[in-house]
Amino acid sequence: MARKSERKADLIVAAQRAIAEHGSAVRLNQIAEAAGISSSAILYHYPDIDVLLVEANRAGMERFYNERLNMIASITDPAERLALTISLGVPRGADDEEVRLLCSLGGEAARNMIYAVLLTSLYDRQVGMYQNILDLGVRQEVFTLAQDSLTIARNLVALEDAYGYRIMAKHPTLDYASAVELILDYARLATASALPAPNKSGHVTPIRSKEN
Amino acid sequence: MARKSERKADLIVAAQRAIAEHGSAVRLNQIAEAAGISSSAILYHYPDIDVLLVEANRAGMERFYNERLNMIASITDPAERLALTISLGVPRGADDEEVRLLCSLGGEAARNMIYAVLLTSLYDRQVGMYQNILDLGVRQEVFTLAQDSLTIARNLVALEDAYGYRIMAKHPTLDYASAVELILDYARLATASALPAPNKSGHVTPIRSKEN
DNA sequence: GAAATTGTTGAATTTGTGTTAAAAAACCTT
DNA sequence: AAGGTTTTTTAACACAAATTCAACAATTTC
Repeated sequence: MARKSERKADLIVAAQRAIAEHGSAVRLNQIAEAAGISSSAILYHYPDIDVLLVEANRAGMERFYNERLNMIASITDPAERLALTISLGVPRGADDEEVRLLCSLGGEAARNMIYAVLLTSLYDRQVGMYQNILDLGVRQEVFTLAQDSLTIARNLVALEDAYGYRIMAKHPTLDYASAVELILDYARLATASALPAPNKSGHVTPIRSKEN
Repeated sequence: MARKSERKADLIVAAQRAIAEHGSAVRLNQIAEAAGISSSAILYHYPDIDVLLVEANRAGMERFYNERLNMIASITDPAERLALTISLGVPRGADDEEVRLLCSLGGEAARNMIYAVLLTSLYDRQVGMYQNILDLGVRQEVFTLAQDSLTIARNLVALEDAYGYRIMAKHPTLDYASAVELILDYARLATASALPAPNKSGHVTPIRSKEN
């Protein structure tokens, strides 16, 4: 019983790796190779490969979103939380598997309704996440919004997405640190708040480290 | 002599349509169908299909960039030029073939060096285009930049790109007009300038219409 | 307008991919 | 450990796509 769903989870991870490596037009054999089993074995668990691909992409999106939610949950200061959220929304490098998956999906969404819905939902949830942070900052009087929070939130997520693509394409001068700084610059302008600069590792200093 | 290159131009257009419809993993047969000839005939002109695909994508990018340059050339007012450039950088709908092509490419760039270079070059040229407009506006004292022009230009192109993807995915509330307005909102904030609002058609009013 | 060239087609071949079924292996269960 | 179930593999097959090539059609050249 549990074995079956464990195996399925393995296959989803393998499919994610395969999609990241070969694109959304990945072949069954390539997924099988990534999973280390024969293609027939995959077909045993997923008679329809499209189902596996959708689940793999959905799971990747879900993980990307939830990981960030968990990371920022412990940060109470709105400015710090905003900066951390931004720094977590940009891939560290072209080899970031999660963002690679999302970028593969972008083009597919123009053709495939399911992926369009999934990506749109992810975008909207990320917008909601930023709106929460912005509104929190307003209530605590650390942010003074130059635009309504929906506008700022939509633009922040859009910037994240776009710089993800730039980093995937290995832009020679626009690396992780510059991308985060570019988004932070917009956030500073829109919130009239001096957001903390990321440290060397690219992340803002977690609140806990203040105790040292 | 001329016939040969005319034919090749036809095939490039056909390939662009086929890529927009079927994605970057488009089949030779699908290109042949789009071109209305047999697959062997295509192979006669392009023994290596990858060469055709690269040329098709490159030509699509080139056209997208040059079209905008031509459209904005006649506008002398920096604010109008900036607004028009923004309105031309966002697809009118999910069926926009040029942007569809670019979106297909986004995911491919993570895997294929050639496409990474092409897309990066397009991005940088668009950034340069915006920087020219911004610097012009500063010299004419209609813009007061809140950030350096490279930062603003990079963010403007990034916003364009990202909203292109959203529109391709048929976001239910984020359509062409809202996307343009979102980008304009950032541009207004960054230039401290009240940029003209787009008219009903989504374009800003061309300067010539003032003579009416 | 005949010959040479250029361009296109359709059929044959090869290769890759997905699908299926029977047999083998791994794994429970009692 | 025997029997039954689940999972996996191997091999055969079907099908689609890429590639090649000989024949044919169109175009150019003289």
